[in-house]
Amino acid sequence: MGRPPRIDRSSVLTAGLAIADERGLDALTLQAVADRLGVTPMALYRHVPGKAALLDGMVELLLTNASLPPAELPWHERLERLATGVRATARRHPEVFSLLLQRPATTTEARRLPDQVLAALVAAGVPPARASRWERLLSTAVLGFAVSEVAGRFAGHTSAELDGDFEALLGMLRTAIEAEGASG
Amino acid sequence: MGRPPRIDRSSVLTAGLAIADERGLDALTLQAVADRLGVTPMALYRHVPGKAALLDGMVELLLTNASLPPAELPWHERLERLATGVRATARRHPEVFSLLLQRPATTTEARRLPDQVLAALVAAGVPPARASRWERLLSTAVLGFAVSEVAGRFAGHTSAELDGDFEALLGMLRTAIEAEGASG
DNA sequence: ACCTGAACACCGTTCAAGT
DNA sequence: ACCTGAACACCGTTCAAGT
Repeated sequence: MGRPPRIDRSSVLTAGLAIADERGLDALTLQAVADRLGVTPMALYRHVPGKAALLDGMVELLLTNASLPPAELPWHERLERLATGVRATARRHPEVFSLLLQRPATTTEARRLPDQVLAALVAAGVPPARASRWERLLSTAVLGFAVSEVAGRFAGHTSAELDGDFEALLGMLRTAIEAEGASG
Repeated sequence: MGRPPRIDRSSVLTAGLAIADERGLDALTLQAVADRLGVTPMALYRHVPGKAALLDGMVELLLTNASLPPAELPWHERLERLATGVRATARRHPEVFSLLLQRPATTTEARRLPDQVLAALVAAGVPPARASRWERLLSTAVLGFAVSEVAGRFAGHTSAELDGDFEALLGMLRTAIEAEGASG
């Protein structure tokens, strides 16, 4: 009552994510974000440079929210957990997740995930010179699957089928990494 | 001069694709499409139900433009050509291509591509009951890679590196299919 | 049948003004 | 420092009217 609410970058991103989750990407307008925060759209510009930056920030929020598996686990189990975590994130935030393939992870915060994958690959015996390539292929396959699944490209298939797909995907990746590790 | 130009669905989709290629997805407005056709924006509604349908149509145009490899070739070469063709399409139409992962191929025209993949998998000895799964995994990996590449997720890597990535990806897929074919 | 004019509700963004 | 009011240029979409 009366007092203008205090907002910051984090609350803007969180509000945007909530709106996209609840009402879809089309409903994500600066007006809607402002409404949720009890503020006018113009107030957002002090905390986020514009709508494109809002989307970028939301994607990064998705990445940095992921939990990392304990380093004591064997490499293949670490990769499995990372992949399963990515898939779970996609299901929680389907609308925003589909933007993820289109924006490189640049900030140091967002680099934690690929760095974890890299470490697991080296632990698997993949030659360091090749680890970066396999990180790209692995994350692309997992992200591509997760995006396809939540964006409806696999519409008409049961979730049991898709679980089987995901398992087969992980199996293929593990086999390929083991072969690469043995050859190094 | 004077005579109102005749337009149809096909010319609307083509104009939209050209604008997206030349000036990006943000510049793809109904006004811009109408301008290119020498018509007012309202005229487009007779040929396309709205902007969302325009985007859908453009994505489908991408799919149906792909050329199919001759059936005489060995299955692995057919898959290789299909994958390379997809990658080339992505490079020709990067902006629209990134929408592809988000819309299932439903029309019979657009189903030709997955059907070709399916046929090649069966030729490779993959049990028909499993062919559909491998078609999904294969197309997801290839599409995911192509989208990542043209959308800038691999920014900072040389095209030689990415060519190597793509080769490694195809190698991994072929190995996995051969294993699946031998077990069937 | 096909295109246009006029109008509507809504966008993102700016900038000077308020507190 | 942070938010608002007012204004701008532009969206997509509708519907009755023209030819």
